[in-house]
Amino acid sequence: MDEQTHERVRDLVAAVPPGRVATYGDIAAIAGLATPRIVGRILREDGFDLPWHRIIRANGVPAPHLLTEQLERLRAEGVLAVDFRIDLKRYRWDPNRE
DNA sequence: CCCATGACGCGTA
DNA sequence: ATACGCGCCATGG
Repeated sequence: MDEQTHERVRDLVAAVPPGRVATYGDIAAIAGLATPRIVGRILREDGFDLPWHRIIRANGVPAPHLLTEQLERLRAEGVLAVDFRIDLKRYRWDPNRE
């Protein structure tokens, strides 16, 4: 991976404020990546010190293996899940609105 | 070089 | 809502 984009993604993830969420696609789009897969990959290998729990799938559901942990962390900061699903309409982070 | 494997996403059925 | 298929692309074998 390009060290540039790697940092870029890290910064973007870190920029998502508490109580808000973003999708892998959102981050990828802003970072100018061709595919959201890269975002997941970066978080996997280097996302332990980031608010990774604020990154979810486009359908509002967290990655399967993190489901419990992630929803718990989100709940702790006010993001509530209904039937394991986050309401993107309400919690999605809008960079231009904060 | 070819192939499989993902913290993904979208269109179809 | 569920299930596939396909595109995407970095990595590792």
